[in-house]
Amino acid sequence: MRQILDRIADKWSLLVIALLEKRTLRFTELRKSIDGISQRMLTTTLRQLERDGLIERTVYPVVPPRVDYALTELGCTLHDTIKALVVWTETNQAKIIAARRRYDERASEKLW
Amino acid sequence: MRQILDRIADKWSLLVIALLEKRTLRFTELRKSIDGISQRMLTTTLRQLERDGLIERTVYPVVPPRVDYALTELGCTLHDTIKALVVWTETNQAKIIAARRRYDERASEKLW
DNA sequence: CGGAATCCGCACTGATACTG
DNA sequence: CAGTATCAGTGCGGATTCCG
Repeated sequence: MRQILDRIADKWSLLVIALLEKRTLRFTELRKSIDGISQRMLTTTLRQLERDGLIERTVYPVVPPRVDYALTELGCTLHDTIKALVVWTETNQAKIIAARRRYDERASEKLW
Repeated sequence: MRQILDRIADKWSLLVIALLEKRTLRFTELRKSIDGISQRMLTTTLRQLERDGLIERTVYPVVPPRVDYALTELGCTLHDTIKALVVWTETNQAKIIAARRRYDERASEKLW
């Protein structure tokens, strides 16, 4: 249970699912869309999500290779709750940044 | 933005917020409730959540010391979306476990 | 009781090189 | 293009100790 929550709460997994909700994407498209992710981590993340039945991997036997990633039905149901989390973050990020500033200021005052 | 999402999507943070929604808890109560968390990680997690203005830390000047942790108003609004995530996990964990089994079986077949 | 501080291992991650 | 394989480093997190 917590094992599942850990996987889902992974930073890269959230982003991949958020991106795939809009449409099917190829490997390179995902890599370009997610700033800062390495090829290795993208591969690892996609494999885990595929293993959990959240995304579907389609390989086209062409040259050059083409692999599409899409949300499964299960993945779509997850996306709804993830989106709520993203929306909350967008809505409240100003408050959080302000709270951090207050906290850090109080902390630095106590040094004197 | 992603920095905030990372903090919130942290495995320990999710659990702490989920627990504090029911009622205010003391440090030791949290540690007992969250199986597998070390004292260090609980302290770190609580500090970060406090810094972000999601929980409130109340110190009572008594002996032995007593420290209460409670959700702030901002933390309460976050809890709603987190709860959706937890509920989703509970609802679908059977499907995920089944998907993993299928995936692993297919993988082991391909070794022959 | 509720921490802070220190040490330390290793798992995660990135970088690189290679392949079908 | 979409990976796999290998290796190196580093930072997270556990264990321990000490303190108000």
